[in-house]
Amino acid sequence: MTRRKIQIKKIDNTTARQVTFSKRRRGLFKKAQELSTLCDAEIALVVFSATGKLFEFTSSSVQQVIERHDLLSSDFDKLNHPSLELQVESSTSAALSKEIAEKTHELRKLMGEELQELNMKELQELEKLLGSGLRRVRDAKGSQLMQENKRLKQMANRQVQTLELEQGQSSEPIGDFIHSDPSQDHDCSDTSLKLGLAFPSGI
Amino acid sequence: MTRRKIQIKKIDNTTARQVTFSKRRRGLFKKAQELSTLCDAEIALVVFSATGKLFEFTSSSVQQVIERHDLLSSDFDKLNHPSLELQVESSTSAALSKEIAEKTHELRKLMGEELQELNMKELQELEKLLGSGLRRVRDAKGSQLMQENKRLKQMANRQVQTLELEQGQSSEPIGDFIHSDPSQDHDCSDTSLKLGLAFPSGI
DNA sequence: GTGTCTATTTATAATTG
DNA sequence: TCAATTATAAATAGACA
Repeated sequence: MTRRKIQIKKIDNTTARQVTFSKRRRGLFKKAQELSTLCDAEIALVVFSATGKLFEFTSSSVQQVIERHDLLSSDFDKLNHPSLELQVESSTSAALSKEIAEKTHELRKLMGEELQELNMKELQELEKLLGSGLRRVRDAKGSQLMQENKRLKQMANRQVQTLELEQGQSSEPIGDFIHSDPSQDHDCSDTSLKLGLAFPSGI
Repeated sequence: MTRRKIQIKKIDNTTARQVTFSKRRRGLFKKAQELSTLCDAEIALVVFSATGKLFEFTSSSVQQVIERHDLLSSDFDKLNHPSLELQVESSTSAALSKEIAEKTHELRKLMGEELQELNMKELQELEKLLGSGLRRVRDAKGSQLMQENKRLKQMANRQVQTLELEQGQSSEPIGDFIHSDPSQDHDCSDTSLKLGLAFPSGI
C-alpha cells in the first residue's frame, strides 16, 4: 500500500508473497494487540502460512486459561465419577443405553456451553481434557465390566465346585471352559477386548 | 492514529472506547481478509467485545470445513472400529491396559495432528465428532464386554448343564447363581453398570 | 450506538544496499 | 534472501451531524 496501490488478489511471485506475508502478518498481530488493549476485548488470532507454519495471538492471560482448565477439570471429574460409591449392579440393556445417553448428553451440553467461551488456547486445553476424560471413562467401564466378569467367573466356579463336591470330581478342567488359552488369565479376573464395534449395529 | 497520536492503553471513556472498538475491529477484519487473499494464508480471527459480543472471521471456505469434517469422520471411524471382525478374546489385564493406552494415544495423536490445521469453526466440528466418537467407543466397549459376559454365562450354563446331566439334576436353579435378581436380565445377555470408577485406583 | 470528514499517523510496496 | 529506506496508500482520532 504504497509506492503503488495493489489489487487484493493472490500475489503470484512466491518471494514477493512471502515478504508481504511477513510484513502484513506482523501488522495484523500488532493491530490485534492494540485493539485488545485499547478496548478491553478478548481476541484470538490464528494464522497459517501457505507453507503450513503457525502463528497465533490470544489476548487471554495464561491465568484465565488455567482457571478455565481447572473449571473444566472439576466438571469432568463430576461427570466421570459422579457415583464413586456405586457398585456394579444388574440391570437391563435399556438402562445401560439410557445411562450412556444421559452421560453423553451431559458431556456434550457441558462442552457446548463451555465452547462458547473458549478461545484457541482453551480449546487445546479442552482437547487434552477430552483425551483424559475419555481414558477415564474407558478405565471406569473396563474396571466395572471386568469386575462383573470376575464375579461371574467366581460364581460359576463356586457353583461348579459345589456340584463337584456333590459328585467328588476334580476341579482341574473347569478353568478351561472359561479360558480358551489356559496359559493366560491365570487368576480368572482379567478380560481383554479389542476396541471397536463387536456388533455393527451397536447396542 | 490521526489528529493526535494515542497511547496504547485501555480507553477510559466508554463511548469513545466503543467507537474505537467498532472502527478498529472493522479495520482488523479487513486486514485479515487481505492477508488471507494476498498470501493464501488460513486465518481464524475471533473477537469478543468487552460486553461479550462475538465477531469472527475465518478464511476457510465452508467447503474446506466440510471436507475436513469428512476426513475427521473417517479417521474416527478407522480409530473406533479398526477391527470390526475381531471378537472378544481372553488376555491379561496388562494387555487390556496396553490396548487402551494405544488407542488413547492414537486418538490424541490424531487430534493433536489435526488440531494444528484447525480453525475455530473446525474445532467446533471436532468437538461434535469427539462427542460421537466418545459415544461410539462407549457403545463398542459396552457391546463387547456384554458379549463377553454373555459368553461366560452361556459357557457356565453349558458346563453346569453337562455336570447336571451326569448327575440327572434339573437345570432350573442354575440361572440364579448368575442373577442376584431373577426378575431382571431374563435372557442372560444384558449387563449394565454405572459410569464412574468402581475402584478409586482404576484397573 | 452510526456515518462522514479530514488531518495525521501508520502500514507497507517498491526500491536499494 | 534479507534489512533498511522511502514514497505513497490506508487507517483512524477527533469532531461533528
